[in-house]
Amino acid sequence: MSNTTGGRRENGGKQTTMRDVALAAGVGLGTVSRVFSNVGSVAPATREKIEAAARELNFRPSALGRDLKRRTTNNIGLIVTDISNNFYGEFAQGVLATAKEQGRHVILCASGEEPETEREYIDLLVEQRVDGIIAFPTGHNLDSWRSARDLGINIVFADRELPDLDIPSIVVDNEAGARRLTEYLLALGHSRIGYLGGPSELTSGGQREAGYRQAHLDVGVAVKEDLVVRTRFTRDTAYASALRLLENPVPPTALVATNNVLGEAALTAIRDRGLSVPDDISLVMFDDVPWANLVEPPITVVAQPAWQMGQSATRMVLAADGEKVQPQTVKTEMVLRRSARPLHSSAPA
Amino acid sequence: MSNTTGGRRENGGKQTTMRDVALAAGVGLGTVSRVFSNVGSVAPATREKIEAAARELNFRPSALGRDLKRRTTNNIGLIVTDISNNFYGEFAQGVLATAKEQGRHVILCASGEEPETEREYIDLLVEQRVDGIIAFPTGHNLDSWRSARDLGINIVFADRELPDLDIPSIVVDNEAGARRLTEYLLALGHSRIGYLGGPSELTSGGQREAGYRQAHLDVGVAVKEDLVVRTRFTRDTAYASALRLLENPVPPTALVATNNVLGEAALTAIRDRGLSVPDDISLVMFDDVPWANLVEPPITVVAQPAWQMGQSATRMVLAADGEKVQPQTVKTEMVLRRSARPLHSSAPA
DNA sequence: CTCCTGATTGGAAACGTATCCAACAATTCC
DNA sequence: GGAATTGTTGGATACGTTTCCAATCAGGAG
Repeated sequence: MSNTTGGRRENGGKQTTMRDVALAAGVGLGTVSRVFSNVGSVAPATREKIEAAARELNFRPSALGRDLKRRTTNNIGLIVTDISNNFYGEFAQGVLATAKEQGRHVILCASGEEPETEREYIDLLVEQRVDGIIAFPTGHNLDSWRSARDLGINIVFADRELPDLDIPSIVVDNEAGARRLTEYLLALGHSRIGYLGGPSELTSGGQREAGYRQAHLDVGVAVKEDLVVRTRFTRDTAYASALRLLENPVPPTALVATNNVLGEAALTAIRDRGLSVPDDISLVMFDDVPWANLVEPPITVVAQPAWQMGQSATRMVLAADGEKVQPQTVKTEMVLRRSARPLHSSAPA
Repeated sequence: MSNTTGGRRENGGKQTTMRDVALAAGVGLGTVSRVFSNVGSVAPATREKIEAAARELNFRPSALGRDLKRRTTNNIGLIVTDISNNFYGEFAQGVLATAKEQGRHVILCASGEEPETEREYIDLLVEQRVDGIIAFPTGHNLDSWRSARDLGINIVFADRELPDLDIPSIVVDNEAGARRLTEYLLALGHSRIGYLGGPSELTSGGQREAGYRQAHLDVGVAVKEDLVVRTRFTRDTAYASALRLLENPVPPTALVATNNVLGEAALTAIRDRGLSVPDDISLVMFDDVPWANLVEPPITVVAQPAWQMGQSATRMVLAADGEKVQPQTVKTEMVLRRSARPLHSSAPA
């Protein structure tokens, strides 16, 4: 290939503006604007003249000028933890598709679950005057969120809720999801069920743990507190926590992981300890990521409708001003596969 | 939780501007600007007065006004195929991290490999006056690309090159990667090696196929043309193509898939046909996605350094104006695992 | 013929910022 | 003491657009 010269153009020249087009077409500036903003009325002949001149000059309207004048940007910010995680990827696909329908652009930010990074991103998005922000909040930076909201930016939280902030969120029914997974394991006869969950500051973490506990309560089985482990969502710490869980003097016979990062860590730890699923230990988790159905055995999961959540979040954040936006809770779906089996039985579940 | 009221604020009021701050601090507009753009000199006492006033008024500088005046946006566009695909996710993480270092924002677009969608996104990014665009091009819309480039937008292509466009790209050594995978299978004694690849219009597709063929040539084994299948990167068509390959009258004993979508399709098709890897058929592929190491057996792959490619692409697109940007080719790394075994042998490789 | 209505048009005034220029003050240098 | 330098400041102008207002024009009603 011959593209060795770089493809870079000197950007010194002025860009073509509506004024240039107006001059070339022999009309007034206002008329050109009316053509491109598709508002008001323009005589067909005039419109054609203008469009011809614009084509000739390779004119492209500038969103900068437009947005400055209109005081709205058509951009929304999306703050996820890690876009390489399939759950956030699916969610983002939902956001992108919905935003595109409405001619909106998406500014992507990855917080890495770091409050400081999140704060920087919030500031940047505020400066960019985005119309709205969709975020998986870290749970910190309450002041920044409040300030952004008070500046008139529509905000929607996903997956987690923040107290005292009066910002709507879209979450799944965490309690029910975790409860069903746990009930399922209990029904299979397990009574030492490990719980590998996220930080309890996050409402999703608290709710899932509550579901896990409620399931125990319902059938009168005591939760073994030393089998309840909360950890950050990074691969290394999650793996270490999973190992710790498995190294318990009396190890669990089943394990609930509350998202795909923790599930992957658990599976890896189980294998590294030379154990096998489901013969030595049953494993269930949140998030129906692709690998859940590719590994052997395929993992029983509670699926969150990530794409649809992205779609809903986008609709919420773009709701007409003045419209009340209600927080939303979506249902999870349990997908039974083969990663759990009855305790004290040699036949697979 | 009590956030049932919506968190929406009427946006009717004027926003606070530098003029307001200037008035409140009893200084001139220019001085306020100097404080926030951090250019020129401002007396410490004055600066403090201004910062106090700004804090008091909750002033946030507007990127719109700044960008309009400066004629640059600090935004770059990223056009991928599907952000829920781990390869693009990793790449995007690299882009985000690098962009953030330089205070840049990333506008994310997913083309779905559709030329029409790609064109719309290019237009939108041009209107947004992004400083640069990083794209996995579909191979179409040459005019749009040319036009964007001529408007002064820095463009970098990833994964694929486009002829006659003088736009730099960052690619992996596709030919070598595919050659090594194929050589490996040939060395294990396979001679009927299926090839499941992308459309040949894409240079990456052509180069990988060339590597596959070269490997055969090197050892004097003829390519079985009816085992060479090119397909689009959608799950359904890829799966159908994989099935077709397996249903060959004389089926292949090994398979090369040229990316993770095709690899997943191949693996699923193999299993659905009741075959097992590697006993019935060996499978190797491009892309070291997480599941490649979680399935049984773990898949031998050629890994593309997605994150680093994102980083490099971002550096290229943000290179100082006037600087020549050289196209870049990065090396792949072959990761041997257990998804291939010698033909005519009962011991695993 | 005049008045009125509606469609079409041109141009001025913002939107919020950066930057140039002139003005001024406080030093410093001879 | 005067001139030159340096640091600091205010204000006008421009960036590319939208939008308001007034003006023009064609044509129908009276």
